[in-house]
Amino acid sequence: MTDRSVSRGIVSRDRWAAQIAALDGTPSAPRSRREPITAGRIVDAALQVVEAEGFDALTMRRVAAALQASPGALYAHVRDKAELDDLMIGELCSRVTLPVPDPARWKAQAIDVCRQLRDQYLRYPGIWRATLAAAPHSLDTLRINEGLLAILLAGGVPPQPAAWAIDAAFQYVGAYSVMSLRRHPDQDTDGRVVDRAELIERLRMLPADRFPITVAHAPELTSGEGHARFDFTLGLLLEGVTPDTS
Amino acid sequence: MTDRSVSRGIVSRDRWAAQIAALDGTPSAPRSRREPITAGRIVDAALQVVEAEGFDALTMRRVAAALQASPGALYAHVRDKAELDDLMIGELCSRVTLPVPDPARWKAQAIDVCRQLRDQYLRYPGIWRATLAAAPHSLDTLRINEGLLAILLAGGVPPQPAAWAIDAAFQYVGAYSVMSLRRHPDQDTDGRVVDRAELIERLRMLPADRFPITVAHAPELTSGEGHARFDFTLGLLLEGVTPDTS
DNA sequence: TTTTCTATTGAACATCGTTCACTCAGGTGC
DNA sequence: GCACCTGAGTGAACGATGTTCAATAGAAAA
Repeated sequence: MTDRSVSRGIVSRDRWAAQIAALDGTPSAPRSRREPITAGRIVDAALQVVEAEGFDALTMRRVAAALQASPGALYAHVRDKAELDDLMIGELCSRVTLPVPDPARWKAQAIDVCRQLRDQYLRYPGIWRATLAAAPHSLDTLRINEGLLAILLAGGVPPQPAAWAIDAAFQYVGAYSVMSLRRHPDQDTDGRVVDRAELIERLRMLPADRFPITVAHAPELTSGEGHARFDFTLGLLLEGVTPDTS
Repeated sequence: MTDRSVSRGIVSRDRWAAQIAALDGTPSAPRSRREPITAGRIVDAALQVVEAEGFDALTMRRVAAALQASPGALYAHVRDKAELDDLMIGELCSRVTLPVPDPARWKAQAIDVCRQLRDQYLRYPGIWRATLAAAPHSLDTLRINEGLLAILLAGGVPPQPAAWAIDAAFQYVGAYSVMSLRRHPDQDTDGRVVDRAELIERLRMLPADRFPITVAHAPELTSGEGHARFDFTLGLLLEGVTPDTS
C-alpha cells in the first residue's frame, strides 16, 4: 500500500535516491551486468552519501539505493552498520599522508598531519560520529599514531608526553570537526541563520550583572576566522611538550 | 499480536521497565493520584535512565515508562528528543559550582571546574552525545564559560587566548568523556574485555617494520591510570596561555 | 543440459521518534 | 446538583531505521 506513493508526488528519500540512481543506464538492464557489490564499493557509496547529505542521512537503505541494490545485500559484505562506520573511518585515515620526520620542522609537520585529518572529517560532515562505533585501535588509526609519534620523537619529545599529546590532539580534532558544523552556519531554534555579528549582539543582550565578562568581551569570544582556533589549540598542545627551544 | 508477548517470557525492554515501575503503589491506582508530569520530572527520569543504562538506552518510550506514562504524554512538556537532550545538558551544567576567582590559584581553579564537568559527563555514560543535539550557546553553558573566563582573566590571561583555550578545554572534556567509556573496559570485536596488559601485548604483535615506535613504546602508549591523561592535557592547554610565572 | 552454489532479493520483524483523535477527571457556570 | 468545558493523558497509529531470512535467479561446474 505504501508502494502507491511512487506514483504520487511525495516519495521517501530512499526511494527517491533509488529513482535518481536508476536514471543512468538502460532502465531494465539485466541485473548481472552490474558489477558485483564489494565492501569497497559500499564504503565508497557511503562516503558519497555522507559528503553530499551529511552523516545523519547515512542509512543502510540509502547506501543500498545508491548501489541500486537491496538493503539486505549489504550484509553479505559488511557485518554491521558499525563495521561500515569502521571501514569509513579507516578509509579516511588511510588518505592521510605521513611525512618523513624532519627534526627541524617537527611541529609544523605534526600540525599538518592533524590538518589533513581535520579536512577529511570536514569534507564528510559529521562523520566523526562514526568513530564512536568504530574500533578504537584499528590499523589505520595506529598508522597515523605511529607517524605522529615518529615526528614528535624526532623533534626530541619524550615518548610519554608525545603519546599523550597526540592522543589529546586526536580527540580535539574530532571534537572540532563535529562542533564546527554549526559554528558559522549557526542555527536558531527557529531555524534562522546566525552570523557572527548577530552572535555578538546576542551575547551583549545578556544580563550584565550575571555575565559581565561575556558582555564585555563578546568580540573576543566570537573571534576566530577560518581555522585560527584550530591552529591555536594545536599550538598549545604541541608547545607544552616542546623539549627545549623551537 | 505483539501484545501477546506480555504473557510469554521475552518482553521488550520498554515494557519490562513499565512493569518494574508499576510494581510499587497500588496496582490500579486512580490515574489522577499520580503527580502531574512536568519538564523537570521528565529530565530527572531521563537522567536516571542514562545513569543506569547509558545514553543508548535513552528512549522517549523508556522515559515514559519510568514515569508510568504514555510516550505521547512527554510531547506536551518537551518539544523534541533534541529539546530533552538540551535540558539534560543544561541540568548537568547547572550543577557545576564556580569558585570566586583567586588570582594565585587560577590554574587549579580552572582545572577543578573542568573536572566537575567531566565527572558529570562520566556519571551519565555517553551523555555528551546530547550536546550534539543541544543548543550550542545555552545559558547554562554560557554560565560556565563566564565563570572560567573570570578565573583566567583574574590570572592575568588576555581575553582572546583565554576564550580560545576555554573553548578547546570544553571540547576536550567532551571528547574525553565519550572516549573514556571504552578506554579501560575495552571491547574486542568478539566482545572480550581487553585490559592494559593485553593491549600492550597486542601492540607488540604489530609488524615491527611498519610500526617500530608503537612496538617499542607500547607501555608509554597505554599508560595513564585514572585521569592522568585528562590532567596532562588540561595542563598543556592552560600552561600555554600562562601570562608570566605560575 | 543439468546440478550446485553463491549472491541477491523482497518481505518481514522489532524498535525508534512523533502525531493525533479520543477519553476522562476536575473545575466552572447555571 | 447538574451540565459543560478544558486540558492533560492515552493508545493506536505512521514512517523510518537496522537487521534477518526463506526464496530465487545467474553463473559456474558437472
